[in-house]
Amino acid sequence: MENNTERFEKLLVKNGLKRTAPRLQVLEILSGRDSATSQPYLEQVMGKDADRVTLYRVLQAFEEKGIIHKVLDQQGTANYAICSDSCSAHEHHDEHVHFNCDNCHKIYCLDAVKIPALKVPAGFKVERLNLIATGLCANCSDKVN
Amino acid sequence: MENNTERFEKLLVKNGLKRTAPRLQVLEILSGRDSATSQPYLEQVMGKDADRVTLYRVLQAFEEKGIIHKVLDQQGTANYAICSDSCSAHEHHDEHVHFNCDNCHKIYCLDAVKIPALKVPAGFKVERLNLIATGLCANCSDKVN
DNA sequence: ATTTTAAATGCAACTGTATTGCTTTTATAT
DNA sequence: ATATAAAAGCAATACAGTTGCATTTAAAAT
Repeated sequence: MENNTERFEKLLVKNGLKRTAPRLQVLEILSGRDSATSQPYLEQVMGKDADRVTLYRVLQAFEEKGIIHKVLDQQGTANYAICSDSCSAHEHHDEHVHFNCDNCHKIYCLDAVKIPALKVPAGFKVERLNLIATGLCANCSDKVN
Repeated sequence: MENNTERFEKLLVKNGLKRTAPRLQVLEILSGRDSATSQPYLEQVMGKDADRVTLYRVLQAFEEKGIIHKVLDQQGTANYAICSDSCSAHEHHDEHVHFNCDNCHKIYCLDAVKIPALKVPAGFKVERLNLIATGLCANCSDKVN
């Protein structure tokens, strides 16, 4: 059984990215969370370990390689989550649903839920679907009641 | 048959909003378009007829009253469209699909398309659904082929 | 018609997100 | 150990959006 760091190093190499501290750190943070992570939160956690610009570039590189994917929440804030194995560079298996909790504001990737086919008006060609459900997550609906 | 301006004045009064130049202008612009309109575009068209801040406040007031609704496009940019009659203050009939064209970047409200019910994991309580499809709109898929 | 006033606008300043150009550092290949 | 391409760091800038406050104005009250 290999540890996280080893796994992440392999992941970077596989994607032709150098093994650097900021990149490993971002992967550590994202993998330790059960929901998508907002850019502001990442920035805060990284603190002065990495420059803001570096963080942006790390996230951008990861997104291009299909290591993570970006989800915009209801306010337009960028959130990032590690892609499941079915994701690959430029070929995101993007059709999964995201759930944005009104209470804790977490964004969950509901990989299991698939978006039903859609009937669109004649002429429209659908390439990708992006479905965000808002409401209360399992955790918060427990607490509230 | 009444003209636009009369209609818009009634709409404002009905919602307890004063009949002001910036508000009428925003309604004119939005009603003359077949797709949602981005904040930057609105700002540009309004030019110095109204302050940036005023535009933001007009849009916010309209949204609260259910006169318009906001859609974020793939980049997180705010776009606004006049609500159909089924919308009302704080009770948006939001379940309709938006279509974001990759080519012309227009956002169409597909009022006719309804979002199919969704099976989510136990505990999650879905309040609202927000589905954005991206691809080519009828216009652009014509031109491309 | 005038006055009143609550609402809306305009202006200035500011916050936060994101980007670009350029220099320095560093991971990796030689 | 060295070379080099990639990445990080830094400074400056662009842009979206917000807040506080003074001024103006639409509409109600007189």
